[in-house]
Amino acid sequence: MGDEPTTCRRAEIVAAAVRIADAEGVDAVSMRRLADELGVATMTPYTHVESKDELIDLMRDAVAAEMILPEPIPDDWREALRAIAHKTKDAFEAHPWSLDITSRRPRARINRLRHVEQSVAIMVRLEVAPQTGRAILMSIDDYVIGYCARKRMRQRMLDSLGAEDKEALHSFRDPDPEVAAALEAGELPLVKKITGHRHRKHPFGVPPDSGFEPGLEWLLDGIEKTVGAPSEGIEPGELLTGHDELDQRLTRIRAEARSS
Amino acid sequence: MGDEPTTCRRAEIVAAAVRIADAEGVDAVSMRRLADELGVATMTPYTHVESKDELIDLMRDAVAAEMILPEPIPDDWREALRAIAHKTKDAFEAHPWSLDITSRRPRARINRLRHVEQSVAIMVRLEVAPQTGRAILMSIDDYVIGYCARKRMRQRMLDSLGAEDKEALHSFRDPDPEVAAALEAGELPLVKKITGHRHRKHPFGVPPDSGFEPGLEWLLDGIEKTVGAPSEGIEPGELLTGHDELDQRLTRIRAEARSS
DNA sequence: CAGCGGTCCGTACGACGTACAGGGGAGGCT
DNA sequence: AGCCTCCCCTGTACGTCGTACGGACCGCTG
Repeated sequence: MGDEPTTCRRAEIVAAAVRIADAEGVDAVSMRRLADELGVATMTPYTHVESKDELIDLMRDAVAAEMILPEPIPDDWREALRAIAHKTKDAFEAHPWSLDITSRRPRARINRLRHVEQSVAIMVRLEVAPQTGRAILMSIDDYVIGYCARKRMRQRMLDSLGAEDKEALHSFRDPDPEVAAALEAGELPLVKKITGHRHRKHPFGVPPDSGFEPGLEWLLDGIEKTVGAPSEGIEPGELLTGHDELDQRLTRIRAEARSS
Repeated sequence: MGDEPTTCRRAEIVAAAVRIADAEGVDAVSMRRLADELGVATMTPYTHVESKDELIDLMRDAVAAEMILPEPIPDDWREALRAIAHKTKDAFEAHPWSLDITSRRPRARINRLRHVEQSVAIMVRLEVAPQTGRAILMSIDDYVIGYCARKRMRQRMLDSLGAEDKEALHSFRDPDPEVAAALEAGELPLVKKITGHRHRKHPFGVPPDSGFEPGLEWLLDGIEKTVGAPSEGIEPGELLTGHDELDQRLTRIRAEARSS
C-alpha cells in the first residue's frame, strides 16, 4: 500500500509532450513522435497513459501547475485575485497550445485543484455568500480564459498575414470574395473606415490588442460594488455547493452518508 | 466583373458541415463524411474549399452569423452591449463544437465583421476614446468566450462522469492517484470540504455553473464607471486604431495614401 | 472544329491513434 | 532450484484521416 507507482513515469511522459508542444506546436505531439523523444517504442507510452486524450488532459494540467501563485497570497482580496489572474494569463501565454486542444473526457487533476484551492481560500476570507463567491471566481476565470483565447487567435491571424506578405500582391486583394463584395457595396461602413478605404494592406487590419488589465479592472470594480455590501457569513464547505441538478444529488448523497 | 461565383456552393458545403457537427459532433466532420452528406465524391468539396482548415474557419463564421443582433439595436449602450453578449453566448451554446476547433490560419470573414460592425456602432454613439472603446468591446467578447468555453468543459466533465456511472464501482475510487493522495494527505482542505470528505461519488464534485449574468453585469458596472466620465470625442475611423506595431504601420500607410 | 477553364471523380500515399499478441525480467511462492 | 505471475516493453497491423494528383466530362469562346 502507498507505492505511488506510475507517477514519475507519467510525469516524464507529460513533460516530454509539453516540451514538444512548446517547441514545435501541439500538432507535432503524436504518440510516435513522443515515443521517439523518450527513446522508446511507439506503443510504450500507452503503458502509463490511457490514451492520447488523457495525455492532453495531463498536458493541460501541467500548464495549470504554472497558474499556482507562490505563497504568501496577498491579504487584500482584490490584489490576490489580480495576482492569480495574471499568473493564469502568464501560464496560458507561455503555452498557448493549451488553448488549442480539448480533452474529450476532462477530469479534475491535481494542479487545477490546487489552483481552485488557492482561489477558494481568498473567497473564504471575504465572507460573501457561497453563490457569490463562486460567481466571482468563475467570472474572473472566464475573463482570463477568453482573453487568452482571443489573443491566441489574433496572433494566428497576424502569423498568417505575415506568411502571405511574402507572396506580395496575392495577399492584397484576396481577402474573401464575400468580404470584398460587402465592403464594395457599402455594407460595413465602420469596418471600412477603420481599416482604410483603399485596399492598402489587407483590407481589414487586425486591431491592436487592447490589453489584459482594463477588462480585469472593470470586472474587479464591478465585483467590489457587490462585495462592498456583504451578505451573511458562510460555511466554507458550502462555498461551491449550489442548486443545480448534480449538486443536489451530491448534497443528498452526502446527507445520507452522514445520517447512516 | 461582379459574378460572385463559388459562393453558393461554398455555403452549401459549410451548411452541411455545420449540420453534421451539430448532430454528431465535430469529430464526425471528415471530408469523406461531408462528401457523403452532399452526395458527391470524397475529393469534390476541395473544388470549393481550399482545405479542411478553411472549412473550419467557414464553419466558425457560420456560427458568427447567429451572433448578429436583429435591428433595431437598443439605444441604451448598456442594454445594447448586454443584448449582443447574450446573442453571442446563445450562438456558442447552440454550436458548442465551435469552441473545440481552431483554424490554423483564421481570417476575418463576413459574419464576424458584421458582428464587429454592430458592436463598433454602439461605441461610436458612446463617444469614448478609441482605445477605451476597443477595450470595452474586447473585454466583453473575452468574457463571453471564456464563459462559453468553461461551460463547455464543464459539460464534458459531467458527460464523462455520467458515462462512468454506468460502470458503477469503478468510478468511485478512480479519481486520479495523485488527487486521491493529496486529499488523503490533507492537502487541498477546502476542496476536500467542498466535495465531501468521503469518497462518496466522485471525490470532487463538478461545481454548479454560477451563470452568465453576474460576471457580465459586474463587467458592465465597471465599464459604466469609466464611461460615466467621458473623454474627448472621437473620429469613428480612429476607433480601432491604436499604438501597436501593426497599427502604426496601417496608420502610416493610410496617411501616405491620403497625402498623395 | 479545337481549345480551355471549371467541376467532378478514383486512386493512392503518408501519418495518425491504437488493438493485440507476444517477450523478457524481477519477485514471490513451493 | 524451478515455476508462476505481473508488469513493462515491443512490433506489427488495421482503419481512418487529410489531401496530392491525373484524368474525365461539360459548356464556353475562338
